[in-house]
Formats: sequence, structure tokens, C-alpha cells
Amino acid sequence: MASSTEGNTRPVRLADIARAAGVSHGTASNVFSRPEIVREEVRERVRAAAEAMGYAGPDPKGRLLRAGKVNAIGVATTEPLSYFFDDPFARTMMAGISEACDATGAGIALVSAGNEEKLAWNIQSALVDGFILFCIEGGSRLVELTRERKLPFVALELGFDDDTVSAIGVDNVAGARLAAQHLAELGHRRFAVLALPFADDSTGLVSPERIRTAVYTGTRDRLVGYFEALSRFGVDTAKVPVYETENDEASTRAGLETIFASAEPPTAILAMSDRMAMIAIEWLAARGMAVPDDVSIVGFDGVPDAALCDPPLSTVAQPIAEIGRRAARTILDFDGTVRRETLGVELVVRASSGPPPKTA
Amino acid sequence: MASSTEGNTRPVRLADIARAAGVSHGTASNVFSRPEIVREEVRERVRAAAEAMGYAGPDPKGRLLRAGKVNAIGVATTEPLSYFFDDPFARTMMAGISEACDATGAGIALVSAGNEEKLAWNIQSALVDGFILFCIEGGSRLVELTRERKLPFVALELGFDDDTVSAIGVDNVAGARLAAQHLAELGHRRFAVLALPFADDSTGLVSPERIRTAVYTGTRDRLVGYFEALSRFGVDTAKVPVYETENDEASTRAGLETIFASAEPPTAILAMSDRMAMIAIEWLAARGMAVPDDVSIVGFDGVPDAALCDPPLSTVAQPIAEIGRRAARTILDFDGTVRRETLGVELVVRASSGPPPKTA
DNA sequence: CATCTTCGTTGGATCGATTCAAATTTTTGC
DNA sequence: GCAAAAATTTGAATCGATCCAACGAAGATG
Repeated sequence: MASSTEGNTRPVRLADIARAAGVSHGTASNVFSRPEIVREEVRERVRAAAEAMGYAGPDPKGRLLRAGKVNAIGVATTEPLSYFFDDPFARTMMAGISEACDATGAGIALVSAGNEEKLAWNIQSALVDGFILFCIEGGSRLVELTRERKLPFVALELGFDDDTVSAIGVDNVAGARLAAQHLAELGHRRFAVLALPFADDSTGLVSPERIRTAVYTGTRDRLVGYFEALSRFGVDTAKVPVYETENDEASTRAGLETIFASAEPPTAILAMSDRMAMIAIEWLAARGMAVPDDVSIVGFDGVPDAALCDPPLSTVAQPIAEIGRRAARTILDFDGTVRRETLGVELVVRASSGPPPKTA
Repeated sequence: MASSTEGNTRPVRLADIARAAGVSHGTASNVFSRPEIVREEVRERVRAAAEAMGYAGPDPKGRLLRAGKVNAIGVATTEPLSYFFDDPFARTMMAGISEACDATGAGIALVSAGNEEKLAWNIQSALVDGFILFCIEGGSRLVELTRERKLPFVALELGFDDDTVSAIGVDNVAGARLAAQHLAELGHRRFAVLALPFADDSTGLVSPERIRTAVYTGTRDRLVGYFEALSRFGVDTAKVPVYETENDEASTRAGLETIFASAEPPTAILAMSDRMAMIAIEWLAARGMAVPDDVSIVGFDGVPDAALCDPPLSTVAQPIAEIGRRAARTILDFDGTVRRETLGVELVVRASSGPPPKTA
């Protein structure tokens, strides 16, 4: 029964063990890190001393300073920490990241904060070898903050034109084209777009000006893809309402109110996220509009939930977990180069899209 | 622009900045950690030197060693890392933990590993101020490993009688009693129990012997609660089949096969987790048995999904997020004492439980 | 018996910062 | 103009380990 329950006494250090066992600290260190090079008798003596003094083993804090590598990657976002466990997109992404980390034995540190000041501090002081950045809202700021840390990092979602930043994302133009083409081929001609943010801190119907000056080029690219496909089917894209949301319930509902207040409401909605698409399905159901009989919807992302909602959502599926896996590997095998990867997407047709109503 | 893109050159240290600015390290350090006590002129000089040399700010590795506190808490499990993002119970718990961490600005480090050896290493070397242990399978081993680290830790799920271990959990006996009583009051007299593990590495119908020698006393307590309530209604608990699973799909289905192969199949199932309950609902549906018309089911946990499944699951709801919040606070405000908290549970009646079929 | 290996051990240097008592400079009060 | 008080700055000590060149002691070789 060693007195291991003590709490306020100064913790035992490796040097204490070495002294107690009558060896140098070098040897004591070897007992724990490379036991095979220490003579058995000495090894046991040191181990016994450690045991007797209640030594907890080499403190990683000390080791870290010497070793340099933390063996953990940080995942940062401007959302609250719970975002990682609530949001389906984030969760799928984290599953991919986890997989890559599990495979190499690396840990994951979640980084976030309520306000900007704390965020900056948390990024400054995170004990990690590199960062994966969830660039949702305020993504550009997050990149700035992280860049100052001078560690490898990779941005998710290719939200930036900035070629000095490693990023992994999908071909937004192609994906959007697929979605719009699918609906147009079904016969739709009256569309509305629920858009992700083009820049921070604004929602509402967007002007061509705002599209041109978009900070989040991923959003712009998706819109470009939508419009490209629609144009080919003779749709006048200038008349297609594009409502910018914050990808949350409140602003999406507001967008739907606006869109359906029109004299000529759309028969098809192009949503830039499954989240918005699913909110739309619910909103329409509550107002007695049937999906897809009255209104068709195609989402974007391909989160697992999209297959489970009612009706199951047609969507442009990103290889979310694969993006996560690659992001993690980019940090884990960092070679000093900037890496920008664009993965392909796939149209998944489910029950939320069908021909437009005949009366239309 | 500064040559900040260099990679292989030795990183700049605080001491380099100090030398360049012609001040001592002490002062240079103060410029970053307590700028207000440094004369403005000197402060600017040091900042300029830092800027010019591409200094990334004080390295947390160095600070850590001095400061002692990491300001992060580790959450460990024997499951793969993706468990944190997949499992509904874990996710709800993590949301609670996140909330407490967000509030104090602490970070979260996820700790896990494929095999036992790596797990041990990862726990040894995790840079955290304390641990929250998800004691699922192999929980006792996890506690042993963590104890050696001599950091504060708290076990979730009160799985141990060991009073030297801080733990937070619910009143399993009371909760189980609630569930069984509910079904008995509806008129059920033929029961079966889908049980969580009593100890590691075994599944199947359990003997009284195994119950008595249970390692996971939480499981035993739930069973005790079930049996207590059932006895009061005149049910011979010795005849109630108790099938121990690993809380996964395979073993739960095996349990159901066994249970329903009986000559007198149960009209009510007491499941020790919502996970098993939901698997049971699916299994029964696939075999043409209606819930609750043919068989009633009551789960345990109260995960969000339980409200969403079909039919919505009656269950004993734990304050999962609150447990997480308290666990996090136990580590964050650690005072050296062992803290064992037991929270209350609540029976939530939904559509999966009803009166037994009249023909029975 | 001298020499060369091999094996273990030693102790100083280092990782990158923070802290604090003491030294120094500046300001204030009269 | 000078002493006392206040504001800054210094530099050594410290946090807890790992690494490595050098060294001593056995054992092998000629």
C-alpha cells in the first residue's frame, strides 16, 4: 500500500528516481525509453525505485520539448466544439480524419472558442503538429490566425483562391452542374437556389455584384455550375432567385419564405447543402407542399442523414470521409509543399426529385 | 515580402528575438505574455524584431513545461476514435463535455488506439490535465492504465465498485425499476432482458453465478432493478432469460434468436441500452412481429435517436449531456478529492410499449 | 600481456519558454 | 537637488525529459 493517494506533494521526477537508484539520469531515462540497452540488474533496480516512489513514468511534457513532435493533429473551427458532434457533415468528416489518425496512432485535438480572442489564443497554444481547418463562417480569419502559427495546415472545402494555402475539396462546378442538369432533364424550368455564404455576415437575395466579389469561392463555383447547366436548357438565370443563408434553420426558413412569396414560385430548389435541403423539405411539408410532387429538391454534400429523411434526398455526394482521410494524411506526412486536391462528386438520385407538376 | 515560406531552417526562438532586439529573454518573454509591463518603446522594438525574423510567437511546447497545465482534457476509450462521432450516446456525452470545455476555454484531446499496447502508450503520452474515461468494453483495463498516469480522471458510467475512482453515473437500480414497473403495470408477465456486458469477453445467456461475480456493477445494478420490480408483480425472475451482449448488432441479434426460440416467448423486452432496443425493433419488424402490439420494448439511455425511430422508443433517459458536463468540470476544477456522483433518471414513455397481446 | 571490441554508464548540453529576486532606471515629492 | 518610491529590466534558475560523445570495465584476440 504505497502512499499513492497523496496530492499536494511535488511530483516525482526522473532525476529523483535516478538518485534513489544510484544511477545517472541518462541511465534512468534509458530504462523507460530503451530498456533493452540497460543491464537487467540495473533496470530492475531503477524500476523498483520508481515503483517505490510512485513515479508515474516519464512526463510527456518533458519528452515533448526534446522530441519536438506532439503526434496529434488539431482540428479547428469557428463553431462551438459541439459542432463536431452535432453536424452530420462534420461528423462524417471527423470519421475520416479519425480513421487516418487511428492508423498512425496520432491523436486528435479539437480546437475552438466562443470569441475571436479566445480562438486566437487557443490556436496559438494548441499542442499539435498541424491543423485541419473547417472553413465555415469566418474561414478566412481562421486561416490568417493559423498561418501565424507557422505549422502545416490544410483548409477543408477549398474556400479560397489563395494558392499558398493547402486545401482539399471537391469540384464544385461539376457537382452543381450535375444537380441542375438532373432537375432540368426532369422538365423543371422554374428554379430557386438556397446558397451558402458568399462572404461573412449577410443573408438575403444576392446581387450579381455580391457573387462577383465572393470571398467563399466554393459558393460561387456551385452557383456557376448551377447556372451553366440551367443556361444550356434555356433557363434565364438572371431570373433565378438566389438566397444566401448561414446554413442554419433560421436563415434557410427566411429564404424559403422569400422564395415562395413570389408570383411564380419555383418547382425545383437547388440547395447548396443537405442541411438546407432537409430544412426545406420540412418547411414545405408543414405548408402542405409535397416533395417531389409539388416541388423537387436536390441537396449537396451527401451526408448519411440525407438517405434517411422523408422523402430520401437526392443530392450531390462528396466523398466526405475521404476528404477527411486525405486532410489528415496531408498533415501527418507533411513534406513542406502546398497541396491542393480536388476530388470528384457523384449525383445520387433519391426520392426528393421528380418531374414538375403538370399544372405548372 | 519576408521569407516566411522557408521550411527546413531551424525555427526562430524567443532567445533569438531577444538578442536581435538587444534585450534579455525575460523582457522578450514579457512582451508576449504580459505586454503591459514592458515600456512601449522596448515592446515595439521586440515586436519588430519578431516580425522581421518570422517568429511564430512563444512555442507552447516550451511554455507548457514551465506552466505545467496543458489546458486540455483527454477523453479516452477502447473503441476506435470514430466511436466518438458515430455512437449517439457518445455524441450526446461529448456535446456535454464540449459545452463545459468551451465555457472555460479548455481543449479536448481524443485518445484511443487499435491495440492494447498502443492504447497504453497513447494514455502515457497524452498531453492533458486529466482524463474522462468511457468505460465500455475493457473499461477496467482502461482505468488501470489511466491510474498509472497519476492524473485526475473520472470514469463514466459508474461501472466500478472501486471507491478510489471518481465516477459519475446514474442510479441504475432505480432506472431499471422504472422500466420494469412500467411494463408490468401494462400487464406484461413474460419478460426477457437484453443485458450489457457483466464482464469482458463473453456473451450468451447468463447464470446467477456470472451476475454475482459481475465486473461491471452497472450492468448488475440494472438487472437488480429489473428483478426487484418484476418480483413485486409476482414474476418469477429465475425464469426470465437474461442474454448478455456486447451492445452491438451481432450479439444482440443472436440474443433475440435465442430468446424468441423459446416455447414461451416474452411479450416484453427490457433492453439495457437504446442501441439494443432499436436493434430489437428492427429485428422484430423483419420477422413480422409488431411493436408494441406483439412485443413491447423499453430501452435505457435516452439517446436522441430513440425519439426518432419507428416506433419511437420508450426508454429510461439518463441526463447524458449533464453527465458529460459534470465529468468535464470534475477534471477542470479538480481538487484532489474522489468524487462520486449519481444522477437521477427519468422514464420516458413513447410508442414502443403497450399492453400485451390479448391472446397471450 | 598488450590491444581491440563490445557493452553499459555517465554527465553535460539541449529542447523553448516562464518566473522571480535583485539590479537598474525613472519618476515623484519636498 | 536629493532621497524615496515606483517602474523596468536583467539574468540565473527551473520545468522534465532525451541525446550523445566520452569513458570505464569486461571479454575476445593475437
